[in-house]
Amino acid sequence: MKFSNLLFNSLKESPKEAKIVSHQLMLRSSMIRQHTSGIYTWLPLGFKVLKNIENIVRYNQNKIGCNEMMMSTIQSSDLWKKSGRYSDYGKEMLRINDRHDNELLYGPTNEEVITDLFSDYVNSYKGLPKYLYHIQWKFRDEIRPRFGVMRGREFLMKDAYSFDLDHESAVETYKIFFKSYLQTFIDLGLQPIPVKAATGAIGGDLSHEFQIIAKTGESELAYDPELVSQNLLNKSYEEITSMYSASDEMIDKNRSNVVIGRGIEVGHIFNFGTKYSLPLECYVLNNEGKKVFPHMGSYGVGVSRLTAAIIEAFHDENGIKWPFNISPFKINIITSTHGSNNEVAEKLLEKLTLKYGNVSYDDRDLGMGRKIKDSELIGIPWSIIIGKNYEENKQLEITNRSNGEKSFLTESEVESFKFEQYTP
RNA sequence: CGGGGAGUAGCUCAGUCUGGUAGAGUGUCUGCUUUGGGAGCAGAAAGUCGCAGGUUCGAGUCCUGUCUCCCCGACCA
Repeated sequence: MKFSNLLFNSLKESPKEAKIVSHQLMLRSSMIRQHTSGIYTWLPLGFKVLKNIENIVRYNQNKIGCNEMMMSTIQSSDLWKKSGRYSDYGKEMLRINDRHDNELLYGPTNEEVITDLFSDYVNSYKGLPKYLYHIQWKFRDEIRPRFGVMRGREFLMKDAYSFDLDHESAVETYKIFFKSYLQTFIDLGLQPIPVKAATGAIGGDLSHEFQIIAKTGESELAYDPELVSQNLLNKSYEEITSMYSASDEMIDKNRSNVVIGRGIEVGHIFNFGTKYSLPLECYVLNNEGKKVFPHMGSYGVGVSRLTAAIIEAFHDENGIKWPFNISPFKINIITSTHGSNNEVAEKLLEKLTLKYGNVSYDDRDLGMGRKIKDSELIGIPWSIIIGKNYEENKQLEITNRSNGEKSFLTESEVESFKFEQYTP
């Protein structure tokens, strides 16, 4: 992608409404634009990031046998009346009446819809367990949206739902999702802290939040320092959950040897048994021909929130520092003197794009300083400057966004350079 | 919903107290210069001052109403 084709307009100053760094940087780098309170347009750069995160989440869900599907954003109120949540959910739920005066709502979550759907499609215990998910926009009419996409009203969420024959197997499923979530957040370059959670409006008896440590996080955290010093992927569910962690009002103030911090909740998993299968009459026949109500769980990841959380984790005074696999562009080619190196840049753009997918070339007629500043602001992992060093001795200057290290390579060396070996 | 603040150019803001032709910086556009860290000079375009009423010869400014946005608290991915 050439910058001349990109809808992009960097801001030197932060719009005044942005209070936290991720919101400021997302506005300054043309990732998002606010449409109205808590509702945003995702501009090309932001949308690329969102898709990249979504794909990492998707990959990990598919890996555990979860079926991707797509449920509607608008739902009918009748299922919610059956589950009892039409009244329980309160003003957070955006309610809409259609022209026939039927009561509709913009889905804040999908337990009702998926349970109803599942009961139509699976009638035998042989169809269990089943995992289903979608990545869809949700709407919750937050009392006070804030911090940009961190707490928007409209947000993109991956929500998965599991159906198991009994409590025991539902708990096994819960553990599978638990481990998969750790892997997902680690793949996103983050250090997740699983925290035992209150179950809130979703209900249930077993629930964990996945928190990312950040000064600007909305939750207060207290946790065993061992949780962040060890590779959680090598530990069992039991080992991990035996380590202390708690958030907000669940924190035991008398406990010592804990780290106190703040976190951003990027995932939340629930096991809630038959809370929805019973009222919605979702059942299968067991091996004795008797009705059994599946034990369910739901598993959410805040995809749009993750864009902000990752920026909170990876930035410096010059801008964002995207992890390689999340960055909107992996490499940014910059030319200095106008015109003279365009052909070299275009060829390189073509070759690197074939290899890495999203690569950009800043072909704007602007000074070098401005282009470098924009590259740093956007947070592109690598920049390749084709300038003085190229004209003098055919060297390309490769700069690492994270540590600022520069190397000078020939064109063929650049082609074999391991750009993917980058940490933010 | 309670408490606080703000709506004036794409962005950051001045002007409002004390009514009298709509301002600055930055960004944008044009030309020349420049070309390794948001560069310089000259010129230009750009706002029905959130909206609706009212007072007045005259309202960005005063009065009334209204909408929106932001911040602090209680809910949530």
